[in-house]
Amino acid sequence: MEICITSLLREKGFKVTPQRLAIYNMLASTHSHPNAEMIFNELQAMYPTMSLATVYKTMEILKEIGLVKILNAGEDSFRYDADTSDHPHVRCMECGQVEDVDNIDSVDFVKQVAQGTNYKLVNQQFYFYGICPSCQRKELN
Amino acid sequence: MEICITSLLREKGFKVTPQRLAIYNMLASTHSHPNAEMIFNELQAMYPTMSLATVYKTMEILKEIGLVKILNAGEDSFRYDADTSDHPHVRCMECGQVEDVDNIDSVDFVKQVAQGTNYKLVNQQFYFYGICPSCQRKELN
DNA sequence: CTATGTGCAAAATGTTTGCAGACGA
DNA sequence: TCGTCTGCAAACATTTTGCACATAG
Repeated sequence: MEICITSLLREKGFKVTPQRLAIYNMLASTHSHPNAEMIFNELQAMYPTMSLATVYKTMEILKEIGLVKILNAGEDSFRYDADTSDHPHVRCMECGQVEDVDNIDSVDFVKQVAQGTNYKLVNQQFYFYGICPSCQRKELN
Repeated sequence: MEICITSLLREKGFKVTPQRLAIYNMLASTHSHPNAEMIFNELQAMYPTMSLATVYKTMEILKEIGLVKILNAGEDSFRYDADTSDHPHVRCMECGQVEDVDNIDSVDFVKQVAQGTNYKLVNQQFYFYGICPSCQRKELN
């Protein structure tokens, strides 16, 4: 995996820097879909000179080489996901956490949309909104 | 339709103002999914004192009373849609326009997701990305 | 050695807020 | 008349940019 990002960066003419590796590894090791600030805060301890600008610039590159997806779950900030497979996300309207929805087969749905439009489709994003199990329990009180 | 927004506003304890009617009517009469600034610019001619802040405040209210949906198509700004039915949107990655995808049956897909998660789902948004017919033609040159 | 990358601060962008005067009910 | 609304300007949050210095290759 580290090999993957290293060679991918080199291949596309980008330099391999400790910051880029750290940012990607942090993202790849979580399912929390952090935004730039969360990533920045997390890396502060290990990389005290890390800057938010570097996080943003790195994400742009990682998106370009296909290693991350940028999520837009109706919030003020973008979130990032190292899982680039096509899967829906669900956000809790109470606590704001964003989770993956796995094992969903969207082929038929996508095909239906492809036929219903004259666009040359290349990508899609599905967002669901609701209340997570934990917040449902809290609401009972 | 005008009756609808008027009575809905009153019902929920909001006042009916020319600005609110103008903003809603403008949005209801287009399929372009404008953002706040587009709406503001459009209304400038008729309402020279209209302010951006009023557009934002009004959208918040219209969302609350269920007359508009707020779209998040991976851009820097939010777009607004007076068609509150559950339908996917497709954005052209070339020219940036956002269109409705009509006559799509998402029931099975949504049901699948509902079963695959423990959330109490209340809403969803589907975004597709691609190249619109007009931009496809341009690319041939 | 050279071109690219980093980190800081400043700028840009989109949205929200506070408040004085205006206005709907 | 009274409470809400408008419109302006200022505040705010997120993201982008410019540039001097650092560093990967």
